[in-house]
Amino acid sequence: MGDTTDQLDRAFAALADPTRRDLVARLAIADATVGELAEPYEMSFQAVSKHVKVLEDAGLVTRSRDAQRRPVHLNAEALDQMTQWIERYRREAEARFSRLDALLARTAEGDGNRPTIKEKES
Amino acid sequence: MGDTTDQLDRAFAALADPTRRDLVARLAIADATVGELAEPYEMSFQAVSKHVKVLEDAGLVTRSRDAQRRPVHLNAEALDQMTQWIERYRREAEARFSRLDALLARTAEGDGNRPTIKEKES
DNA sequence: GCCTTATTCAACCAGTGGGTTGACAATGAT
DNA sequence: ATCATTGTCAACCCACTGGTTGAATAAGGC
Repeated sequence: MGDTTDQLDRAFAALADPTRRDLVARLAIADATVGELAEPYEMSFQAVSKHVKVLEDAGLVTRSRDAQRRPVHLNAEALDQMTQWIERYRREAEARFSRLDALLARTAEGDGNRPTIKEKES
Repeated sequence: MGDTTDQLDRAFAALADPTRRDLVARLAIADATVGELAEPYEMSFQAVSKHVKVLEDAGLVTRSRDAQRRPVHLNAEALDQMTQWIERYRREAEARFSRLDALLARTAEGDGNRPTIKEKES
């Protein structure tokens, strides 16, 4: 359990940084080396290297070796796991709201107070 | 622009904490007060209050007032914005992989080296 | 072997984050 | 008015993070 938790911790934390989100956005288009990734930013090359490491530790990217280069590759599966988590609760919440809306609509219509309502809430 | 960025920063950072993800999971089922939310955890009441504030600043929850209580309500829209962001790039990446897979499959089939291939990569 | 390219590691600094405890504020009940 | 309930604010501690610079490693080119 701690395993999955840690992974989600790291994944969400990784995407909490705008630079790293930008890296992900660019890696969605094409794999790239750290050097290529670092080029557009003001910050030092090493800083970007660190950012990439954070993404890697979060499982969001993987790396292979090609001579001196270590091309960075986006891991779509990790992104999928994140949406899985979010969507589960979003759907739960929305389902609940819809039910509530329906309830309120029925009550407001004036033909309310039917005893069919048994959504215990306390 | 900084606006949306900040919001995503905060939202992802908020969900990077396991306690806060648990809060979200519970709020998906039902609204709750800070007191109710704090009850199951070992940590102090104030710590949970802080966590809720982080979720609120991230736009993930909203709060109303009911006498002394300030019930916390999950904001499904904020969750949706997060999935929007993630899914955009996941889809881009996956589309690219599919294209690449198809390319490799064609090449491997032996009827390869058709000049239709012009995915310049260098 | 020596030089270049690409990348990481190590040490450091300032800022932030999660936790604590203790005091304060807001609202309702008596 | 006083008390109880519910929650926030403030100050503090320690760990972690994002950034820096400088040195080290890894792999190829000559």
